[in-house]
Amino acid sequence: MQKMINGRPYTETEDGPRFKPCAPNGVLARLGDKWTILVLSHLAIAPGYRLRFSELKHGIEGITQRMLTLTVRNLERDGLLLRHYYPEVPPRVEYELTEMGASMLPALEGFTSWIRDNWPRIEQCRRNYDAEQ
Amino acid sequence: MQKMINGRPYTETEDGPRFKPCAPNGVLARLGDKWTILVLSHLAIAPGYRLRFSELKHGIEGITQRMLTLTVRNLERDGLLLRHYYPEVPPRVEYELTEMGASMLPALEGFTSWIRDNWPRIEQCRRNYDAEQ
DNA sequence: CTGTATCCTCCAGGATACTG
DNA sequence: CAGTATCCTGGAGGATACAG
Repeated sequence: MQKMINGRPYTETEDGPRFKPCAPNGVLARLGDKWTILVLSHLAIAPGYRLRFSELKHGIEGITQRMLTLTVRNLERDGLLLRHYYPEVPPRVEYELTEMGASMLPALEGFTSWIRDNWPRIEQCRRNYDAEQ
Repeated sequence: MQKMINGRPYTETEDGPRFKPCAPNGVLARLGDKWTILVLSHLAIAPGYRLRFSELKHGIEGITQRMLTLTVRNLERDGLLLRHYYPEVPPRVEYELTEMGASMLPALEGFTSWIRDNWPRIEQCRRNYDAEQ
């Protein structure tokens, strides 16, 4: 069995433990990018976990067509949402959270509550730190 | 009370809910950067939650002096770790997780277990998607 | 040993125009 | 409507040299 620390796999080396960068870093980096969480959040509260491209674009302030396209493509590639294309005129495209996609945000719940609890303190620490420089 | 969906604050607008980008995005972006989680992980398993600069640098493969310095500075600024400077020759600096810092990784546990459970499926989805292009 | 200071490269992400 | 195609800019992050 793979050795684990705080849910992170690692291997022992003569220089100590070496954490594997693969899964957690990659997923967190994706979630931490500028638009992914916003797209997931909007779909998570939509009826049927479904929204049209234009609804997403309209609902997310500041996102460009290009970035929305890239963001949903990545999520589709990861199997977190499905793309439904209706070849009408004008065309209609709906994005739908998969079961896996829908389960992701709730899995973050423990962490988001940690953030909620600690955010004021973090901000205070930043102010203190900046004031000393 | 602030309205919440999946732990994320938002406000209603005439275009639907508008999520606040503040806390979750910022913290996740920080965690998702290239080195932060590795630094936290190493400190989390160190005796006394403490390591010297050189121990961190040696323990994290590929990190440069510059990036390690920047990473620990950011964590110190957020109050997640403390910097202990010993003005000897040669100088010695130890970084120590604060209580808040130590509580962060365990708070991620629910999510890391989600990743563990779903990672194989995500990788499979990526292969399928790429094969179709 | 623990940092700065510089310089450089690459790419995420924005602006804009065009298309089926 | 839902995308591509281009071009552009800022900043993350690496390489290297130097300093206290």
